[in-house]
Order: sequence, then structure tokens, then C-alpha cells
Amino acid sequence: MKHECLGEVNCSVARTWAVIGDRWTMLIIREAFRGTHRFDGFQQRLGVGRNVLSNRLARLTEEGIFERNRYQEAPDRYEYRLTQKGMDLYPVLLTLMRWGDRYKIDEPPVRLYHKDCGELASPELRCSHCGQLVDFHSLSAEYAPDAW
Amino acid sequence: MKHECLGEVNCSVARTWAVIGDRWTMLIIREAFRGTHRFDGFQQRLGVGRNVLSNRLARLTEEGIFERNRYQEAPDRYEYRLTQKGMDLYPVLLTLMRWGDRYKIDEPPVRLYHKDCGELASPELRCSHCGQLVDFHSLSAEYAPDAW
DNA sequence: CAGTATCCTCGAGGATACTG
DNA sequence: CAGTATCCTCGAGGATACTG
Repeated sequence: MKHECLGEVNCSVARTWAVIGDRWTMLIIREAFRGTHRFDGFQQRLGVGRNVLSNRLARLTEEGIFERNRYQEAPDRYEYRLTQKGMDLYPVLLTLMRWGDRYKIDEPPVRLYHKDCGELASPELRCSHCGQLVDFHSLSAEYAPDAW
Repeated sequence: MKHECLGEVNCSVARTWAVIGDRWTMLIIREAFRGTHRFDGFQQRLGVGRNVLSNRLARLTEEGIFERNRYQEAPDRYEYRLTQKGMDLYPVLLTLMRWGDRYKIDEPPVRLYHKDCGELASPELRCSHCGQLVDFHSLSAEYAPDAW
């Protein structure tokens, strides 16, 4: 199965994976959340090849995750900003980070504070209906007949 | 930068990505959450190459995400079960799914019900301290000086 | 700066046959 | 079943030079 074919399969995880499931894409997005918006910024901070980066930025722009904005004229210069669709990947980033914090690192290099309450935040998944914490065991999954 | 080198960088996201950030690993894990535990089950459901699958199952077992259990003797047969460390990837899976549900598919092929309240669950991220919904804008990030 | 163009390497992954 | 062994292909990604 080709990587792009994942995008056609009837599974939300696989389709998302077809977009971000390669070596660099998610790290480029993470870098954008961190405040990097320009080509050379991404390139230097990540150490990713210029051709790869060029390709990813184009794909992510086409996908609607980045918006390419001109921030200067003559010569024209562009930067990449996350769209709402891109921002909505934040929960993915956050859960990746929390797992890494827990299992792959001693001292988490990033701390998140919740602006509203001012406290160190460790976001957690709760049921939208009753507000209880949810994990794998507390949910039951129902698969459509044609689910991949 | 080699893919494995991501695992040594001072960033929880990158280190997690070094574990699951390839074409198949996350989908194998998703399949395990779905209830597949045996080699041929993974192979047939995913259509992944047998050599690739063999390699990933070994790596994930070594990483402590899967546990390899003998479920039959003479001949010995083994199956792969998620450990707690593996189960703790559930939030990643869930957030990937929810993004796909929203942006990449019409009718979500999987529905999750919260066992406790019985309702259709759409898990969401809330601050562990005050319980409010959090997104990118409501959090402020503090980076360690040596953060990647 | 923000890319494009080129060339190159290597390894991921597919396909298939075989084994206890 | 649960793999291992082999062979092969192709494309992802690295490196570097160049451009407006």
C-alpha cells in the first residue's frame, strides 16, 4: 500500500496519518506552534533538507494547514501561518508531548501554563458529555460495517 | 539528521516521534487497540509487508509498548498485547482520530461511547487544574534554555 | 532571505517463497 | 499460524550550489 493510499481508506486515523505521518511534517507543525514562520527559520531549527522543507510547506499549504502570507514586497517574502485547521492539530501535538514527557525524557523541556487559572497545566482528556476523565477502558467503540 | 537521532534531541515530541513517526507503527498500534493481537491478523488487516511487520513488532516490544505473550505451546504461538505504556498512547490515537473525523471524512466510521454515562463521547482536552477547555491560545509555553 | 535545481545514497517497504 | 529469508524498487531525504 502506497502512503498516499492511506488517505483513501475509511479510517480517520489513517487519513490523518496520510497527512502528517512522515518523518518531518509533524515536527514542522510543532515548530510553527513554537513561533517559527519562515523558511530559513524552519530549516535552521530543524536541520531538515531545503528540498524536503520546500515540499512539505507546499503540501501543508495545499492541504490547508498552513497559509502562505506575503509579509514584505520587493522582493516578495512569504511566511507560513497555521490556519484553524492547522491549529486544530494542537491536541495531537499536546498528547504526543505528554507521552514523551512521561516516558522518553527526564525533565520536560517545555512547561505549559493555563492562562486563565495561572497554573501549570497538564491537559487531559475528558468526556464532553459528563466531564469525567476518559481512557481506553472507559470507552466502547462501535465500528461501521465498512470501517477499515 | 537520521530518524533515530530524533530520539536523542531534547524535545518530548521529537522523541515520541522517533518511536511512532513512521508509516506503519501508529497504525499497528491502532490495530492493537481495535483488538488485533496476532501476526497474521495485523498483516491481513493492514496489508503491511511481513518483514516490516516483524521488524515493527520487535521494536515495539523492545520499546515496552507491546508485550509478547505465549498463548499456546507446541508449537509455541505468541501474541502482542499493549502494555500500560502502550495504552498511554491512546490519547494520541484519539486526537488523531478526532482531527480526521473533522477534516478528512464525511461519516466517522468509529463511534465512541463513554461507558459511565452511556453517551456518545467526544473527548476533549481540559486543564487538569481548573477543568476548563484548553486550546493553543489558552496556554503559554515556557521553554527550557536547552530545549530543542 | 526564500526558495529551486541537481545529484546521490540508503533504507523503508513490497513481493514472494519457505519453515517449524 | 508466526514468523524468517531474499530480492528488488522507488522515493524520501541529505548535501550542495545557485538565484532573484
